[in-house]
This record gives sequence, structure tokens and C-alpha cells, in this order.
Amino acid sequence: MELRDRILGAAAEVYSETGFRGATTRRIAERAGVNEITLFRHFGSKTRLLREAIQCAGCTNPYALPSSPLDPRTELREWALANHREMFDRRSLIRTAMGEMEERPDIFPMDRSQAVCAGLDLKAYLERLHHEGRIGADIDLRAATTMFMGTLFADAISRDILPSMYPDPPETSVNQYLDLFARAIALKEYSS
Amino acid sequence: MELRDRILGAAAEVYSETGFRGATTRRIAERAGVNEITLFRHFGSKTRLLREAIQCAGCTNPYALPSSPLDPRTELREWALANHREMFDRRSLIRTAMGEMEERPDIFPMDRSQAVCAGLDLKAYLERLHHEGRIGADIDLRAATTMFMGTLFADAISRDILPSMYPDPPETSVNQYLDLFARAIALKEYSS
DNA sequence: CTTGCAAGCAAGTGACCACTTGCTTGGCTG
DNA sequence: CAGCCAAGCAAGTGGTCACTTGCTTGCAAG
Repeated sequence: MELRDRILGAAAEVYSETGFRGATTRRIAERAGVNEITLFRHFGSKTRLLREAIQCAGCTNPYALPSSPLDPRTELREWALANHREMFDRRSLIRTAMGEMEERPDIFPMDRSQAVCAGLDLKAYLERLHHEGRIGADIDLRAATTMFMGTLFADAISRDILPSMYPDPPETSVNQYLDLFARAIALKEYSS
Repeated sequence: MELRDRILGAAAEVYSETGFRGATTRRIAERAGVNEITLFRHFGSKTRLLREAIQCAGCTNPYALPSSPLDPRTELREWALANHREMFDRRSLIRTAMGEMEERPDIFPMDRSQAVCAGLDLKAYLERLHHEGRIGADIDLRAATTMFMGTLFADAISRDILPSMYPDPPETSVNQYLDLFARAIALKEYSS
């Protein structure tokens, strides 16, 4: 079954670089080191091949926040870094898929995308902190979640094409975002 | 000269919907209500037509923040709403262009894009506030700018394809972002 | 050794693509 | 009226696309 995975990997790569229309069966076959006909014998059509390749390349087992917060600052930093890295590594695929979202909504299952799942995870974690009284009482947790996820997302997918806006390495930037975010939600840390 | 603009508008529309490869000269001509040959007589080639159309559709005269801050909260809200609206209106073009950025970097002049210009405007404004002592002294202004722009940007280009993450109307969300942001930068407001 | 199957190769099909050529139409100016 | 020019129309060119057909090769199990 190694060959099938090689084809799927090549298809995801070529799609990320050139989009659906640019991902020709010739290019995918060449990238996979496989005869073009083999694609059709395995997947039936270009559409089915790309759908499977993208859904496969899009899924990920996310880094989860702990169910009982201990050290929020550290836990959030680890989590933010892991999620940022995950999105940054897939930035080409994400950008291409978002650009074609309106034309081909079925090809990328947005509702179970990493950004959405991570957002739900973060929101639940903030709710736990809020319940423990470690977040300002009048904070809108959904807006806070959306803001922090949006910041990480925009950084991950814009960093390489707007270097002037993102001069610092991801670790530095994420730390700065976290400082701002902690103040934004009035995070109370236990005395260190 | 009305015809030329109609063609450019149609080209930008079709490009936003289908990308470079999908924006065929036939489709553009049909959308513009014009014979296909007219495109070539006016612009020479599909590439030149699309380049001009996209650069034309991409440029905008941004809503500028005042050079001497009076009421930061209100000024920032107006500015954020205007910029969010501008990005939201162009969301299809932005998504498509970002998706093809790596393959065709010349077609969309990122360095003078609205997001970058608005970011510079915001940063200068925050520096003025900081200079007047109305922002916490130890705040990283660049990170704060990037965070707020990233939040607005992610909202504007994701809102329509992730409705579950953005249930509130833009005005509500922007207000919430602003509340969080004001706390994040420790904004001191004059007594109201 | 035979059967079967996965993969390769060669060639081709109809559709669409960007772009060209040659000719016609219609409105405006002198 | 004559001349000009922008635009339309019809047809075609060479190229690429997804996908098909018919045949061959090589390996592996019975």
C-alpha cells in the first residue's frame, strides 16, 4: 500500500502549489513517479483523487489543552506554538484551499478543520479558567477565542509572504501575542 | 472609456471566482458582454489583462487614523470597522490571490496591499498614543499592531466560510475585539 | 507451469484553451 | 459623401486537458 500513499502525497503537494485546475494528472503522476494511468485505476477520476488527498493531508491530531488548568501561561504557550507550527507547515494547502472554497466547497471539510477544532479546544479551556475565577468576569470568551485564533492563523499563513510584517521568529511573536492576550482577558496567574 | 473599465471589472470578478487558470478569456468576455477578441485588442494577452484588473481592483484609498488622537476608542472603532468592511468586500479576491501568491507573485502587489498600509497606519497611531503615555509602557507596539490586524483580517476572510465561528455581525465582533485590544495594550482613556 | 493481477506503455478521443487571421459592420469626423 | 477606426463575427491553429482502449511486462500464489 506504499504506492497509494505516495500518489496521495504527490497529489496534495501539487494541489498546494497549483490549485485544482493546475494539478493535472500528468503532473501528479510525474511527482509520484508513477504512470498516469495508475491514478485512474486507483482513484477513478482526478476529482476523487484530489478529494481524498486533500482530506488526508488536512486531518491532524491536534495538541490538546489540559482539562484542568495548572499553569495557564505555559500551557497556552505550548499549545499556541504547536498550533501555529501545524498551520504554518500546511500554509500552502490552507491558502490554496481557502482560495477555492467558494468554487469547490466539498473538497476541503472546513467544519472539522484544525483551526475550528483548536478554537473549540481553546474556548473550553478559557471557560474552565473563567469558572475558576482566573479570567476577568466581564470578558467575552468567544470573542477572546476568535481573536487569539485569528492572530495565530493570520500569522501562520501570512508570515512567509509578508516578511516585513513578521520580522520576528514564531516563538518570539507567539510569546508577545500571549502577553497581550493574557492582559486582554485579565488572566490572573497564581503567584510564581 | 467605459468599455475598458467594464472589461477590467469583469476580469477581476471572474478571477476572484475561479483563479488565474479558471479565468478564461471566454468567460471574461461573456461576463463583460464583449467579444473575446476585444480583450486581446485592448490588453494584448490574458496575463496583462488580469494583472491590470487585479491591481486596479486591489488598490483602495484607506480610511486613515487621525494624526493627533483625541478619542482613541471611537477613532479605533471607526477605523477598524472601515478596514474590516474593505477587506470583507474584497474577501474573494484576497483569498484567491493569496492562494496563488506562491505560483504568481507578480500578479498581486502584496507590499502595498491594504492590510500592510493599514498596519503601518495603526502602528504609527499607537506610537503617538504611547508617546502621550496613554498606552502601557512595556507594551510591544509591533506585536499589538500585528495582533489586531491579524484579528480583523482573519475575521474578514473567514467569516463567510466559517459561520459557526463568527455568529455575531461585524459591528458586534469589532466592538468586542476592541474591548479586548484596549485591555491588552492597557489603553488609558480620558475620563468620559 | 499456469493463472491472475498490478503496473507500465503507446496511441488516441473529444473538449477546451489562448491567440490569430480575414472580413464585415456601424458610427463619427472631415 | 469619403475615410477612419473601434468593435463584432467566423473560422482556424497548435497546444493541453481528462480519460479510454488495447496490449505488454513482471511478480506471486496455486
